[in-house]
Amino acid sequence: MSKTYSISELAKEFDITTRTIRFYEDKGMITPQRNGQTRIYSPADRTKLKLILRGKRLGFSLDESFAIIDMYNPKGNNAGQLHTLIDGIRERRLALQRQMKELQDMLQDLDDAEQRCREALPDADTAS
Amino acid sequence: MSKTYSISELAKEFDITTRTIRFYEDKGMITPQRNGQTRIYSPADRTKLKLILRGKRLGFSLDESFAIIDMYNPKGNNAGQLHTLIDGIRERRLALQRQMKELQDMLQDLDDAEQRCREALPDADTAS
DNA sequence: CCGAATCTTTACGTTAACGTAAAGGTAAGC
DNA sequence: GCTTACCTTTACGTTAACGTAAAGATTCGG
Repeated sequence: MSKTYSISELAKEFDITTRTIRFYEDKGMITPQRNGQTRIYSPADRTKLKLILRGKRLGFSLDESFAIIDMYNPKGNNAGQLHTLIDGIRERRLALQRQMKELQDMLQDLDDAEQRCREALPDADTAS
Repeated sequence: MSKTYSISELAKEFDITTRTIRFYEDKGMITPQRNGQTRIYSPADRTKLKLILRGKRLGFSLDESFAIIDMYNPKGNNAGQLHTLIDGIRERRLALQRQMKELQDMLQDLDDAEQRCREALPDADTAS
């Protein structure tokens, strides 16, 4: 028997509402077990939720996050499906790399901005 | 006289609609000159639009993008304001760095997924 | 001078991602 | 047995970020 979680436990852990978790279930992203009516979440459910929230922080829609998470556990097992999946992964990786570059650009812009700030300050304040 | 742009030129260049550009103006993010009623965009306007769209691709709301872009050109010039700005920049940078790490994590996850795919394929297909 | 293109404002509509409230079931503690 | 604390479903409300349509001004080539 591995650990299980209640909906409010997960909500508290990830600082979201139970409504949000049920909403994700409604969208078919999480499918917890039931004890009568009550939802019982497995560690796998918890991980999936975690991944959804990470996707959200990175700016992905739920559908996009869903598509990405789906790549982590191959559905089909024949060669054709696997190759299709690998191609999908390759594309996603390229997109993520583009995003990474834009993030670095923005970081650089912030560094430049800070530099200009420091130059505008009296010399005594120039140190960190 | 530096170059100017019409609204539809910018819309075409960035593959958005004119409605989107006017919407950003409505939100106070861009304030183009006017020739009569017609909007005239400067290179600075164009750059700002570009930055807004970059922020969007990185998952920021317009308000967040606005706040970040605001950091690029200091408003106040006294020491207090500059220090406040530098603090803001520092926090934004930390957030961006966290985001960068999550991006790297996701990339790693994709790499792992692809690896598992390859291992599930017949040996002949294992090479890239 | 006329149609086509491009601009304008105004305003209602739409989608994603939840928020919030209502109404009720169940289980624990006093 | 009653309250308190959970859980449930159902359903209408909300916000951001535009889409879309209407109605009209301007300008440009033929």
